[in-house]
Amino acid sequence: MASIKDVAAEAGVSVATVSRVLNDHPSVSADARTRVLAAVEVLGYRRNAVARSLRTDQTHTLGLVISDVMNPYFTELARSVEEEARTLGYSVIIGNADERPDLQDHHVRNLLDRRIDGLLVSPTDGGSPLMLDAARGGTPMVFVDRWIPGVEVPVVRADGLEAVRDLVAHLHGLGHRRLAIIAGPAATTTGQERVAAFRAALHAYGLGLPDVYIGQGDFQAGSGRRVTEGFLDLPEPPEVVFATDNLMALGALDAIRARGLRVPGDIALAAFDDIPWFVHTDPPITAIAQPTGELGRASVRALVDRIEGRSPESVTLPARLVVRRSCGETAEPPASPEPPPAQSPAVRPPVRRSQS
Amino acid sequence: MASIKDVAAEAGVSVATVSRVLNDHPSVSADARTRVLAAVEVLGYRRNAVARSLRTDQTHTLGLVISDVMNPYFTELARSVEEEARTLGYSVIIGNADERPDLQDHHVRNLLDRRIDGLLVSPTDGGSPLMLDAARGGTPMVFVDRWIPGVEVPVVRADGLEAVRDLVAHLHGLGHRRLAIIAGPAATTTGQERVAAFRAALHAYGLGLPDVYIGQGDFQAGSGRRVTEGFLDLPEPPEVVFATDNLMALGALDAIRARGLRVPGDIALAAFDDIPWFVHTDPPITAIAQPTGELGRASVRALVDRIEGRSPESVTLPARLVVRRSCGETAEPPASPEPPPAQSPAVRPPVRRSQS
DNA sequence: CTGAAAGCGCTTACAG
DNA sequence: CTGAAAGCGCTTACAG
Repeated sequence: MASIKDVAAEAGVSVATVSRVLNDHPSVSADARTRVLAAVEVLGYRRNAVARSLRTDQTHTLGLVISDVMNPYFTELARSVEEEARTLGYSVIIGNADERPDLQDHHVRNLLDRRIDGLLVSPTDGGSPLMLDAARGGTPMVFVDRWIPGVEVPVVRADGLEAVRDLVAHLHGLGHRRLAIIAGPAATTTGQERVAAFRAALHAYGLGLPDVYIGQGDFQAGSGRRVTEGFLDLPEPPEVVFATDNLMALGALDAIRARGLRVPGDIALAAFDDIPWFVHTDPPITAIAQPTGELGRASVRALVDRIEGRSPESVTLPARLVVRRSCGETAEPPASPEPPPAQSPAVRPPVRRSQS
Repeated sequence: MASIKDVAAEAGVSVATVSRVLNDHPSVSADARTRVLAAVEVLGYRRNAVARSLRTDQTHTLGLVISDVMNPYFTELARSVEEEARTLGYSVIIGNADERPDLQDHHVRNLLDRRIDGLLVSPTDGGSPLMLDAARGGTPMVFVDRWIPGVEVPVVRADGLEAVRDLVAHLHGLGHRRLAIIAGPAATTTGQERVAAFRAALHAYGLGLPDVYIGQGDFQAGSGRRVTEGFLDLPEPPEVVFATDNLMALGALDAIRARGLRVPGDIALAAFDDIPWFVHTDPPITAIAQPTGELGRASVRALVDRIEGRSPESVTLPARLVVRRSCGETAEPPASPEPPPAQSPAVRPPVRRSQS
């Protein structure tokens, strides 16, 4: 592969001059410029980004470590991150932790070794030593969706408190009184928060959240299945299962279906995270929708701010309840026919900002 | 960030020695080794992969350019690619083309500039000049899923011919005679092949595939919706719609639902690509399943073979029909309750190999 | 077993 | 406007 030297030779100039035209440096004669450009063309020269990075000490690359790519929520997050990064002139390398702390560390290590300019992470756990080091050490970092308390890193996330309250109001209005939850890992902030929000909302209706109605999941389908089976085996099974992510809701649906039971007739189901498929499941699933695309974009903006020396802000966006039919029929007229869900441009909700 | 020089100083040896212990070179004294390791520990040294790549001319990185990450089929493909790459000691950088040739070129260019060791691509079109250059030029390359005819590059893909035949037999057995298809872009091999396979299978039953029953899609949900609306507006609408990917099937479902029609009562629906959600749609969707995980793994193996100087083979794996209820009820007893679909380990079908 | 030195492909003061 | 030269952080013959 042709190097800058070859181009210089071909154009009859020094490598410095070639470098200057490649970098749009102003002080280059028109003549030199055209000769260099011609040489580049002839040789099919492509600048070596590795060498350039070594010299300039920047890779124009962002690392994104997410907990599970197969989760449609994170897939969409990753997509919007890449999109925004691209418009700002960065590439992104995605590391999929698969909800495994060891894999998460593997990716953080790998990304750090590659000298990415900044790291976006949705932590799988409370923070390994490596992660903590990275956060305190120089690497610009921003948390998306989940975060690690006590670390001085901006956080971009959705607040589901109100939406969960709306959900519980909806369920209570439908006459449900025994509500159960499939929780995410306690080591994750979203795992804890969603249970806390649910408990608080129930409390407002004078309802409790007994331990047997809290199932420990891991944000993956299999755990949703297992937990739901446990619920169904209870002497007094819950009337509603609230899965705190979409994959566990899928698992719950599997378990319910395997027992030959019907949603919502035999048991109601709601989920955190809305995805296009929820419109078409049997029945369509009531879910709490996050402004996913906007979260991705905001987190990139915050990270690039940090990288380029501006001071980034934490951002909190509201989630909202989307009522469908999986919790029972409401007296109200069914919501007007849902607009085509897939690929619809993200609605941008009002943004609440808070200093990190 | 500490460099190799700092480590050398701290350990009281030369950088050459540090490099040797870092690379597990045999001729290093035990004493030097322990001193270096201690220094590494003290300084929190992390080897600079950028510098190393420049020197060794290898990045241990694979590029993967796929047509659409949001498509669950490609998400799973990407996941299995990363997994296999990791076990072989490579990282992967994913470029999402979003079915746009210009974006595809952007990513290929970016990946080439970063001097990835090899490129895995599922082309969005017939091949831009850049892509063709890359293929002919030195960069080790392998096509997955889709490929570009006439280019000397190994291909790893699934063959859906038999499965499509099975699908048509199934539909015919159910009494359907007017069958329509939502095609993918003609510039993609999968776009063409699936239509050809469908036409051939219909022919075997003495059925034709009139032009009005061929809708031009682009593998995205929106086009599935539009095409299906067109079908429904026909004086004689088809009895079956076969969407040649899962996203267009989602779109078709949207369109049918918006008209207040039912599947399969009013119109039957089948899809290429099986995904966990198809078990839970209303109704569950009959689909052709690809051995996605195995495709991802096989393509990485082929690419790494090529990179490391072995000669890779093209691989063709069979797809298979999964009958559910979206085309009508069969006389046969309903298939035994489907096993939990999500995360189930990939079944490894017999592999048919053919020389590239 | 060890170190001095060259070199990977760039960028960028510095001098002219 | 231009070029010679240093240097980014590594690896690796080469000599000892």
